[in-house]
Amino acid sequence: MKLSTWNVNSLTARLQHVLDWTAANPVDVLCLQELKLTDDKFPLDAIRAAGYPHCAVFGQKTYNGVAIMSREPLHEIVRNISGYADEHSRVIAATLASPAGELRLVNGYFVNGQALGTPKFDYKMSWLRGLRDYLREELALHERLMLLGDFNIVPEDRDSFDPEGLRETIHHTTEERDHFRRLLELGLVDSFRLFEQPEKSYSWWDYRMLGYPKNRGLRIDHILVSDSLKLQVKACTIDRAPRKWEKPSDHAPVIVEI
DNA sequence: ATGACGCATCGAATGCGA
Repeated sequence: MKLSTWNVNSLTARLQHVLDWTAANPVDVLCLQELKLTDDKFPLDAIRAAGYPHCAVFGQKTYNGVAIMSREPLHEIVRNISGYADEHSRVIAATLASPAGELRLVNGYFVNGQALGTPKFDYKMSWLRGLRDYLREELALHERLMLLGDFNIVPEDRDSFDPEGLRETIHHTTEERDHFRRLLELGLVDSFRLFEQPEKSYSWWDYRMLGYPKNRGLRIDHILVSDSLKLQVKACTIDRAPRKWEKPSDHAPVIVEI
């Protein structure tokens, strides 16, 4: 079974890429972030026709918006972080059957945070605390849980093209990395690092300044799995192929196999 | 260098992303 996550930077602008990518990579689940559209504009028909009849959508106009596309039925769909009031559509959770048993998925578009010392950074910190409290409860209810999405956090120096130059700047701050580590301490593991990976593996590249051709990227899209799932993970990869297509998203999909 | 590039917005200049 293959599950994946992809920040598409507008589903309207990227629908054809989603259809092309799933045709070439017939994953069982695709978690989307940054839909930038309302629920009524979600292209259900096209996505159903592509082999994903089960969709859980939490959209928003202009910004944010997340969804889970699935070949198999989704249950217990929850929008937003329970216990944390948020005006943004950033989190959607659902349960589905997997070979290992019932699997809880939490799909998140984490706050960007702009810069240390700004109100947006404070929002990021409080949002991350809310997410952690929520996940603690979810993990108590669901032994097999997967947290997928655009974390907007570079976990370690090796996940950045310029860890020295960008030290303590957004995505690289100690505060953000502490939050990432605290998520792991809840009983989650970064599935990408369960395997040997090529050096300079990234999931996002700036549109500007030839970011992708120069591989000036960051690894900020992650798939964390709960400890009881750890032994079942067979692979985790980043697919850079769609970043080379015309009018690409600035993010690449991440895929996990269990 | 607060810009570049791309997307969205009642329509052009601006907010936002990372």
